[in-house]
Amino acid sequence: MTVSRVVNSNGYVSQKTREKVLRVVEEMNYRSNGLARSLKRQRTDTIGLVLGDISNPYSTELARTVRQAAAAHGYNLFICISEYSAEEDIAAFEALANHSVDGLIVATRANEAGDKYLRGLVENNLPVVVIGRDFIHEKVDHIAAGNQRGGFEATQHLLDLGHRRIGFIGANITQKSKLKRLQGYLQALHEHNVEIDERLITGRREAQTGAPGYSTEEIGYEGMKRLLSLPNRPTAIFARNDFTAIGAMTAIKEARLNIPHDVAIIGFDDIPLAQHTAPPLTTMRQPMRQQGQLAADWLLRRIESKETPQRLEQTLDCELIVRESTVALKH
Amino acid sequence: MTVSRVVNSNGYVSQKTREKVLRVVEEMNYRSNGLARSLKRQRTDTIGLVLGDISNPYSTELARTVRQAAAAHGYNLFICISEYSAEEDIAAFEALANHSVDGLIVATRANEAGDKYLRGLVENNLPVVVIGRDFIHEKVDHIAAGNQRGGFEATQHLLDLGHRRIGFIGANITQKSKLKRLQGYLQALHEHNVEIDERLITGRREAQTGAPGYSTEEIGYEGMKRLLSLPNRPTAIFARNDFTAIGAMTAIKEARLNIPHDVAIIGFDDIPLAQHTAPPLTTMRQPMRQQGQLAADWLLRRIESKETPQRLEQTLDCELIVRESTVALKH
DNA sequence: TGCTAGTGTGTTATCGCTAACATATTATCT
DNA sequence: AGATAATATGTTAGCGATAACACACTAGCA
Repeated sequence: MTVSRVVNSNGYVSQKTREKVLRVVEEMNYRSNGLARSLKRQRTDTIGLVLGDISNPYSTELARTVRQAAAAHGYNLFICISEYSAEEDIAAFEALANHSVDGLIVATRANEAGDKYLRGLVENNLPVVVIGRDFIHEKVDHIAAGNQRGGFEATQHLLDLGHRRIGFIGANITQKSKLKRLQGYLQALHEHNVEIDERLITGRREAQTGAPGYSTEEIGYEGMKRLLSLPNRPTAIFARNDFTAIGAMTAIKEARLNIPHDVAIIGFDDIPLAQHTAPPLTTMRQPMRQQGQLAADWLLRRIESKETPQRLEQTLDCELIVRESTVALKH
Repeated sequence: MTVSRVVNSNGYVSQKTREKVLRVVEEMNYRSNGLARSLKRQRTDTIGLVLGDISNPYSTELARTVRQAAAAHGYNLFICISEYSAEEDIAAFEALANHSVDGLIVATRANEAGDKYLRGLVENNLPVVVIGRDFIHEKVDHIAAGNQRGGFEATQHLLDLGHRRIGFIGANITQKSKLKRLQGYLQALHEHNVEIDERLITGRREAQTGAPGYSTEEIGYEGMKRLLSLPNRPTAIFARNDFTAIGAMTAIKEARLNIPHDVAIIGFDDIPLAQHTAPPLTTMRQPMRQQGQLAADWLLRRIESKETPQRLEQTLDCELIVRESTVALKH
């Protein structure tokens, strides 16, 4: 008990005893056992973050923000990766739950088995906040970027510039019900009475094993090649994210076409690189730091409040960043 | 005890009792307490990975590989970020140690306080493997990429192409004792009897708070601008990493100079994007997956072997990937 | 029938810590 | 001096799991 008092600096300990304890601690290279401590205290001062893919600057920025916010309140952050499969999702939840994290931020894609497991944790009173995952629960706060709205505005930007044949790269039309950015694209075309041409929508052929879970340069490159080989090629491209856009730009340049005059292109996310492409990439900026900050704040609120607080939900707007890869269509 | 037997599926339990237990488990939404379990069993089946910066594809690829290897052996992976400060380093070690991870992979930069803390953990018999961190300890395996050798070969590639005024972007000369890639550069110039011009070596002006810990596009861009304004500008650039190279390329293009004919450039790391720059970037490929795989294998060996095994150490070669951003100097 | 082996369940002690309480010692005040 | 408060240390119990052991009970067999 005295040792406990010394190492935790609480309660009364005489100077002499303290020194003696510290000396012996040093000699024995004693480390207190955190498991036992947490077991007794019923908290770990640790929160967990489950990410789908850390290759994505989106995740990266999120993680950094969450870590900072957590640290500022005295919490540690453990990050788990689940590469977008249900089992890995569950494995991550389970690992973090087994270590009794005080709360969980989930930023992976929804999937049935994962949702079910997560619901079990929530109902066991584990504080949870989700980011960009369709998971509705009375005890779970929800944060998302306005992806559909963003997709709409990105497409509208191209429409406003006079484009009518606008390609979408990064998803297959079969996934349309899921991908918000694609939905925004479809909606914008619809509102402008532009007929949807499914040949202009292209994405990954099939799930590549070992590939990152998000849309890559590779997909952009190949998708663009496909679109360029069309009899009536698009004059503008909306790429699902900036990586995809960058791959598409490579394909456009290889075809000796000019960006933006032959093909205009807009990306999504505004990764740091976007301003260093040639030409600099027009894109929709996603408020990554805001999402991370909000998630951390809300989670800590849940952890530290005595009774279960009211559910919070917010969708954060994306911002159009016009650079040089888009320009008005010449007639 | 019977419940324990049911949930862990070991020992004898009658069908009837098992069903009853499972039913009640379901009803109560019972979850076993992992802390208590780990406390009793004296292991957690979890390993920790401390990364300096997850924005870097280097870290990212490492993490993915380590996670896969760990999962294959039934271990979970917790990732902690320390943005290259000693306190954060220590906070990460402490958090993971407090959760009694079975082993630790450390891939952050060396710093005195961090090393000291880490040494304490090692001497408390926590299995540790370090990647690319100068930390020598009899009980700690060591993995690194041949950064100096890589820097040497990158520079040599430029020298072989006839370049003599070769700039280095990504470090200040004052840091020279630390940065292996810069050392390789200096060594190569020295061996080819090229006089070192310190004005050709440039990096970040001062520590930017909030910026990632590694060298960025920003630094490349600004560094290149500085080099281009020199009275006798370099004909080739060795950028400390691909991001820096990409930023430098932007600056070169802005100055309406041609890559590679006016200024050749080589990067380092071979991030996925390197083949999608304009022109595609010549670079040194770092064996990231190999490093992660090796680290995981060695750590698991340490965890699972009864007595302390022999120290292992390996430096993995980098590979020159010649693309289109370098070309022989015209006379 | 009695013995053994296998099956099913319960009890105890322990992992290492700390909240809560108990007690002893010293300092402070009237 | 004696009462009170502050300081210092020790004791007990319990966090929730499980290894180890103990003890029933059942089945199979000679």
